[in-house]
Amino acid sequence: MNIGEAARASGVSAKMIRYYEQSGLIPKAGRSAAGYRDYSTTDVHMLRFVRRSRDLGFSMAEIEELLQLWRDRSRQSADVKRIALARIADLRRRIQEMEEMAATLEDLASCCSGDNRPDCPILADLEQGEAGKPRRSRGAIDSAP
Amino acid sequence: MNIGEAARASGVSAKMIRYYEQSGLIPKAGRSAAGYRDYSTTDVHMLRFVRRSRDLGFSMAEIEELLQLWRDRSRQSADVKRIALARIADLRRRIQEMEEMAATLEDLASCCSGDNRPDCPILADLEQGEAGKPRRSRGAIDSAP
DNA sequence: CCTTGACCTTCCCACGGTTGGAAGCCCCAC
DNA sequence: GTGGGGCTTCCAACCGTGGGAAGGTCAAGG
Repeated sequence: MNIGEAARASGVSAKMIRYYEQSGLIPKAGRSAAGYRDYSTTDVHMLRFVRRSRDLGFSMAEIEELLQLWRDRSRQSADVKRIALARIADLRRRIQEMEEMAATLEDLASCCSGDNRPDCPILADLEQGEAGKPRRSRGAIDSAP
Repeated sequence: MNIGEAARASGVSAKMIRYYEQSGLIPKAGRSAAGYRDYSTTDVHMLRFVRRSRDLGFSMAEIEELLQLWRDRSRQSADVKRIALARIADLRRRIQEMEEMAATLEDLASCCSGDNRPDCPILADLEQGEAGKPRRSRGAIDSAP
């Protein structure tokens, strides 16, 4: 099966399949005589595993670990659970931070008359704001292309 | 004041100040005879504004808009409120997605015995998982360096 | 047989935002 | 005058994804 077909079957774009291979996340695919990558249904299975993992927010490093465990028949479920729990804790922490941001912004917005006057408590806060804790990029999901 | 001093006073690293200047977010700083960038207390104020905005999760594009409004004495508070509300909606959406991820993972983890047996419902789900909605990177805040 | 169009290959570039390093000049205290 | 820290610029990296160029290949239809 060609890369395009594997992409459609797995839900991982051809671009990303090549990237995952190139970065060592997945093994190098076999090649046809013409140099085309060739995929089996097992490979598609693996790609779906990767996609589902990304959908759940695992990082590439975590997925690498999960893939190893997936292939290892003697794995221990505790190992997998550990990764999942770490991911949950991470999610909870990020959610907490974003909740705080949203709450602060809501406070500010509720104090803002939102009319055509130049006074604006939001700008006033941004100007003053002690800030100092979270810092860093917003990132995250970016769900709408 | 030198860039280092301005960085300490504003909480924005010297690296980032140069980057913000280079990318046009903030105006080019004046230079001393030796070519050093020179900052006034007003500049520090502006840098703090930028930092506080980033702490609240605004993107550079949004901060650019907010800075313009900040400088514009005839601005209308409605414009600022609009940006803040959009940001809040965005946060709520991301939080929602992350909540769903966490809930799914918690379901899986609670089904997982977490012992030294090889059976693992988490891997089983990743293998099968229909997936298909959110996709995309985890990103987000990244608060602990 | 040859053309056409869909596919594949590799390679480079872009985005967000931030950090790191190297090479070279400058300034201040000792 | 000298050492160590500041400053300057430039270049590269992180993660994950998409876009596109330039060229090779496959299958169908004329």
